[in-house]
Amino acid sequence: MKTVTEKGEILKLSTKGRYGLRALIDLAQHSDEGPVSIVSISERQEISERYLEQLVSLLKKAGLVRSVRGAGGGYMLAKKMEDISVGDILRALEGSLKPVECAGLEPDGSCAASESCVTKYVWQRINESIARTVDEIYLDQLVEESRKMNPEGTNTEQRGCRN
Amino acid sequence: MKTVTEKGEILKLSTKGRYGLRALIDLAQHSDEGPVSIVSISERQEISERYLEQLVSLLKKAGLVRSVRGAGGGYMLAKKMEDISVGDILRALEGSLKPVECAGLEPDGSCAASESCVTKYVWQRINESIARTVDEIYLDQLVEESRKMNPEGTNTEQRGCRN
DNA sequence: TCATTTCCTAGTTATTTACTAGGATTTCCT
DNA sequence: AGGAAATCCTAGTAAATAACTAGGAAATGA
Repeated sequence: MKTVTEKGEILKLSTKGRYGLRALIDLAQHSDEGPVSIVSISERQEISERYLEQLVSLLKKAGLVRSVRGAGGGYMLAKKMEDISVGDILRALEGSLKPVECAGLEPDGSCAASESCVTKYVWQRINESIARTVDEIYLDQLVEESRKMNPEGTNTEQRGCRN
Repeated sequence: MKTVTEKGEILKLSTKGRYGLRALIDLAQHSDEGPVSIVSISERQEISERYLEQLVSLLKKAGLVRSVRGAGGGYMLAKKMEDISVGDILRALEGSLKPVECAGLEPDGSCAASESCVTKYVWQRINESIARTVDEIYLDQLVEESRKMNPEGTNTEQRGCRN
């Protein structure tokens, strides 16, 4: 299942962020039925098992999910849905969300010209604006939204969606 | 002059956007002395001549600068500084600024699941927030800002800054 | 005519992305 | 005990992309 990443698009989220968010929403939606396995998410979302494994492991490392090993095991949310923001999720998956690093950090001597750096001003504002946006969307809102769109049973899910 | 792109940073602007914006600010600052040549920008900003050429050509294609060929030639702004937004500049250099494409477009049949696509909601909001931010910063503000920081003659410029 | 500039296209190298692969470990179930 | 079903962990790899480099044509002023 090779990904077709749109051409000419920069500043784009990688499949990690895109698949990972979808996976976590899926997990959240099925979290009342006990631990959710990679295989089941993989089937519903049509994302490679092995790759999903890695993404979920990032979410775990970030403390967003916890796992139960062994047969019948799987993953479950480590916090309440209303306490997990899209920012938490994307940062766990993508690293930082800053299009340009530097913007503020000098202690390590990263940018000597930082004093006279005009563009810094721009990168800072972009960073802040993205942060503000993703930090005010929470998982419970997305699950809610999703329930409204695909009311129980009408389970088309996001099959094959690359985003 | 190989670029050291910070690790672990995703959603990042490419050197096109970063160098290109710096170049255009430089150009704007020297635009009262007639056409500004690639060589001169290249020297001041320490960006490869050949590479800069390509970046500036993108800015030209987008109608932000115009050129004078031949000896003594160079580039000059095609519009007033207050009519060129950072959004115009970055879009000219980077293509679109949407971290995730799809978010809204179906006519061409891009995303079949779009109806039931929850994450679309997220990508849309991120896209909008970036757009709003970059479209409200204008070139004249940056030039002004830069004048304040590096008052005439104190020309440290952004030498060697990778952003 | 010659130096200086933009213009245009193609080639190249290094990095990064998006996976795939293999196998160890844990746990439940019979 | 033993096997199936899971997570866990590390490494490898092919394709795509980014970041340049290279070569030369065309225009223009001195």
